Amino acid sequence: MTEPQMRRAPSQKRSRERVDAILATATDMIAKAGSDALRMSELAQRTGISIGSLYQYFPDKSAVVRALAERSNEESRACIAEGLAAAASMEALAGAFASLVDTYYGLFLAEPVIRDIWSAVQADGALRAMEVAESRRNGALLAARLKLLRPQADPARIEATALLVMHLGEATMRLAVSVDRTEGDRLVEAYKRMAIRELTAP
Amino acid sequence: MTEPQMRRAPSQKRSRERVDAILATATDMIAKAGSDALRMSELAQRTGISIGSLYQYFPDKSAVVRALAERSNEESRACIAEGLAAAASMEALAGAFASLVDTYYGLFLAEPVIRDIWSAVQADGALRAMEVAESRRNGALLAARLKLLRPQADPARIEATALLVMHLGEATMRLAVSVDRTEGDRLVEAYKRMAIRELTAP
DNA sequence: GCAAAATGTGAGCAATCCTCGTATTTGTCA
DNA sequence: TGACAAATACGAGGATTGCTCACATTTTGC
Repeated sequence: MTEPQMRRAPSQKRSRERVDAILATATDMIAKAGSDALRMSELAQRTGISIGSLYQYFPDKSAVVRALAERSNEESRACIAEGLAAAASMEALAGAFASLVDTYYGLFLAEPVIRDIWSAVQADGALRAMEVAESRRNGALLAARLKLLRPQADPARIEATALLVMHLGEATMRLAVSVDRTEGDRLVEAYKRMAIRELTAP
Repeated sequence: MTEPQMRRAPSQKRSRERVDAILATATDMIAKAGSDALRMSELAQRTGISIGSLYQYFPDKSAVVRALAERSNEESRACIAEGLAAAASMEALAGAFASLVDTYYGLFLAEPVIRDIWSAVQADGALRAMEVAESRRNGALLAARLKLLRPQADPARIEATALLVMHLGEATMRLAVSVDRTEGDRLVEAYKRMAIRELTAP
């Protein structure tokens, strides 16, 4: 799942370690020098394998970036699912949402490499659709809760709202961590207000 | 202004035509084959000039993409400034904002190349900051109006809200044109509701 | 009409992704 | 264990593409 594009199915254990090592090196390179600094030859060298071996684990550079992004997405998604699971009322949902936003913002601040991974995704034409797909998955989690809490509302409208709120959440995070901390905090607060008002509106 | 990175200041007229021709070809290439399909050699050939001449007008590929984006941004900005200029009350501002969003959405639908130009900007590490810079400029236009209408509100908070609303507007447009029309319309409606509520909130 | 400055040209350099023929390791069976 | 086969590792080099630079051509100023 995390590495869906492997060239062959290898003798599990060692190759799994190899893949982990490759992704760790890649994360490191991106964290230290930005999303444009990922060179396949350097990635191989720093991981301690040859370029040929690297291409046995990942069919191309996009696959490396995709694996990084999917790992990160899976974490966030699990976090979102868990955070929303308990919300049994509109007020609880608003609270859960607010604290999810805070958590995610904290994560972005603590590990700016997440933003760089997203940059790498957007820099790759073959991967740009990932962002919408991920917003859609997260939106579906939120929409499921909303439908429970508002059984008579228009489902299509709920879905659109949930998708938008999740997508704009990502956009807000990326904006917030690219400005200074004070302003970033204000942006996140404004986003929370907007999103929660829309979610709890009649 | 539109081509701020020219190699030398040339004998105005012909070079201006040349630059226009280059940008027209570039727009065409991006519109037809996506933001990753811009090849400097092909751009030169299709414009009818040599690769060397192309590099006399633009120092590198980023400069071409930047010129495209700046043209597009200048148009939008003028449109936004004009749309907001007349708003002398909170209600009028809300109305002006709503119709600006509709206009911009219509523009995106009619000319999808705008989205591809933004993709090209994001694909280029040297240009990614343009997006925030543009949101900031547009946010400043909106903030100026809001400050007039709410003299006693916290200016920093107004600025953050305006920046966020403009930035999320861009994000919404790009999302909306990448899904089917019905859903896109719903997304834009939801964005308008959210933004206007936040702008007109106490 | 000529020299000098400005502009045009395209072969080729450099960086980078990725392939493919070969070498090495691992697994299996007598 | 030894020998053979299958899986894995290797890295030189092919292919693409951004960009340079030495030279050719055109324009300008007198």
